[in-house]
Amino acid sequence: MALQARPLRADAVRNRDSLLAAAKQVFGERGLDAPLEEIARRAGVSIGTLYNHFPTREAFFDAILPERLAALELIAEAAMADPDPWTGFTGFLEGLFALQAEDQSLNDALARRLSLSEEVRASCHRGFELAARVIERAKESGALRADFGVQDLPLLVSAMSQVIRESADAAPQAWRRCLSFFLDGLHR
Amino acid sequence: MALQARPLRADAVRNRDSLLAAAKQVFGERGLDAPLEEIARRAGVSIGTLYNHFPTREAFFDAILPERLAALELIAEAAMADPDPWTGFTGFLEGLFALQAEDQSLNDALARRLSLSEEVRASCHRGFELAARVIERAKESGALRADFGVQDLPLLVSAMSQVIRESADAAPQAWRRCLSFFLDGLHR
DNA sequence: CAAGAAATTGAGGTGACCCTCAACTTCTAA
DNA sequence: TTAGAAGTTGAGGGTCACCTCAATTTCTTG
Repeated sequence: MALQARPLRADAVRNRDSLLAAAKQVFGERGLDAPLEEIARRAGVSIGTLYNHFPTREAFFDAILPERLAALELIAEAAMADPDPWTGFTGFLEGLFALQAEDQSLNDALARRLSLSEEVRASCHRGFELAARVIERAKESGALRADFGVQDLPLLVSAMSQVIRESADAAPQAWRRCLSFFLDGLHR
Repeated sequence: MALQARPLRADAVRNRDSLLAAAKQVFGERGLDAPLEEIARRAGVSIGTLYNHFPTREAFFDAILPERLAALELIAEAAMADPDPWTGFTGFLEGLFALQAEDQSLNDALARRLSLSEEVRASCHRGFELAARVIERAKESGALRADFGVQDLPLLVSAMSQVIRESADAAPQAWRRCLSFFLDGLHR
């Protein structure tokens, strides 16, 4: 989009990179509501500099989340590559939730995508588009119940996001059990 | 327990009642993290008076939640009264989540019961004990898969709590669809 | 109707986080 | 090398919610 009229100064580039790295870490650990001051601290930069580079929390999201959300597309493609439509489908969900489990920022982003920027929403949407194909294929094969649709995915994501969040410390694998209940309910 | 040495003054009784009523309302609408100032405001009482009667947020919880959570026991008993163990079981879950859907304070309480007081935890526990019997009966009848247990209930509650919370405004019945997927996964 | 006990009040201190901006430092390009 | 543009800094002001306590009001009892 708006390409830099003047290139950034060398120290500014360094700071921007540190901020992005710190933001990925902090949001990944503590979710999208993590305090921005923690990011500045971890980047070794003052809070003023943080605001200079990223005037809003959403600016961070736009800079970080689309790239991360692209992983969704890889997972969906891998699912389509699976010769068995059903294991492709289950593999997709496992991949999706494993992603959410290992990065709180993705977990939050997918769960409350509605309240995020146009740009981030578009990234989620792209992933869900591909998911739609995985779902359609599984339905056509008869392995996935006919009344399940993409529109149900957000429901699943929302439900699982909470299980992942709550059990992250005590039982980081608990979401797998929960998912297996769901999958058994979806299988034909 | 500790019964009042001196009875409360008439105005104090009135204020205490207003506070409890306001707290039920406010927590019910906005969840257990609602600002206490809102409760004082709605009770028509100063913040100081609120703290005089309920020195901590937990004091409110102890005064409100056990009574509300007793509804769980009724629901479980109704489930046991159902001649069909499976519909008893599904009825129990529907009742439970309907309860969570109509009262955010219960939704929160059940989802994060671990971080609440001994007393509230005990109330949840009592409900879950009865649930265990509903679950056992359904398993023995062969209608509920054998590898499901009470220990899985918190998982379900946690998952559903989020769906309920998120869809409360936009699609207040969405949780029913989510539940039906689960139930199909649990049915034999 | 006192007088004293009980209860209420709300301004104000604390803390977490947000965000701004005037003064200062660092970089760059001539 | 140096002037001026670019970037950085962090104290400080704003918000919101928590919680306290000295001063004040209201109730109760003899």
